[in-house]
Amino acid sequence: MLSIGTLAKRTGTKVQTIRYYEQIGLMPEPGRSEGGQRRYDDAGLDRLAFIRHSRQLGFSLDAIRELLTLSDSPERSCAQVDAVAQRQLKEVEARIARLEALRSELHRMISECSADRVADCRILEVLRDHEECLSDHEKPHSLNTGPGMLEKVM
Amino acid sequence: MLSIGTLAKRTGTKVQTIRYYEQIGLMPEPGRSEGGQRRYDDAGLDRLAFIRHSRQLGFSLDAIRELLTLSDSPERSCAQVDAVAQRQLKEVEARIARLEALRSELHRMISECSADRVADCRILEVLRDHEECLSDHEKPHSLNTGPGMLEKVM
DNA sequence: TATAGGACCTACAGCAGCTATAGGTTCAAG
DNA sequence: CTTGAACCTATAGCTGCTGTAGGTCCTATA
Repeated sequence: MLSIGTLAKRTGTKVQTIRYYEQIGLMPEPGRSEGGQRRYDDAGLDRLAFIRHSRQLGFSLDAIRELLTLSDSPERSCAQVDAVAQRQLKEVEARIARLEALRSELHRMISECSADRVADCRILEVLRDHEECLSDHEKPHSLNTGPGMLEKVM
Repeated sequence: MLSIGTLAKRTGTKVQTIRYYEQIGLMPEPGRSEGGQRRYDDAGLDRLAFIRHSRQLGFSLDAIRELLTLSDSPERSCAQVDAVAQRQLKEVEARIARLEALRSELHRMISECSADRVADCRILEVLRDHEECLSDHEKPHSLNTGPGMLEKVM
């Protein structure tokens, strides 16, 4: 039986994080010692390792919840598992594309600036005036589509 | 003079977001109408446009605060502006690198799975067992370096 | 067996960067 | 003058943790 601290060390997780996972129902409530301290078995260790590894691959806690539920019915088709992973891949790819657009915009902005004084700084000019941008990130004047028009970028 | 709603529309910002920026001191307190409603002038519009555009390029609110302060002294050297932008570029590049590692890991995982049943699903196996990973994302068993071992990935 | 001091407990506040709600007031078009 | 959209403040919520305070337990050593 493992204490929470040992479990934390073994999985590279903070103790509070484990308690947090329990709180939100991602980790089941473990047994307790006489004095009321948490005691984990191998199942707990495996589950936490699964969660942490999934997090490292960028899955959200909700996606992980889904994966954990799916993996509890071994006879089911794994098509849904596939779908979750595909969705994650798509999200990662979308994010990469967005960041690459940012990168080139930033790069261009920086390379254009050869001023000494803030007054002539191209970087600030570009930031002030959207029209100087080449990329297609939303122009303020266009009516924006849907909620959260400034979608997560970093 | 613009109402907050008009300003919001013109810059593609939510009304609450503008009030939030005011609350954290990023936007100055504007004048008010007789009845106490916010009224903005062109300076406010410009400032908000600057903030929003910088956000679209991924700058943090703190970085934006810095840029705004710098742009207030036009005679200064723009080296610091350059530094802020460079830092941002570096961050974007680091993020891209990290996401590309994730992408290939996810891709490999997905392509390896040809199972029907959850019981044999490679995706779940990989998630369960870190050793199956090729990439260098932190192994749980290695003592991790510094705080926040699971650094922002998405 | 006593004790010291680490590891554990709960509960709650805080981070970024917003977004949403409730319950009330003001503005402007008709 | 009325009506209803837009505004106001205040507060809570989102994700995924992290940190703190103030207290209890466990275990190695003397």
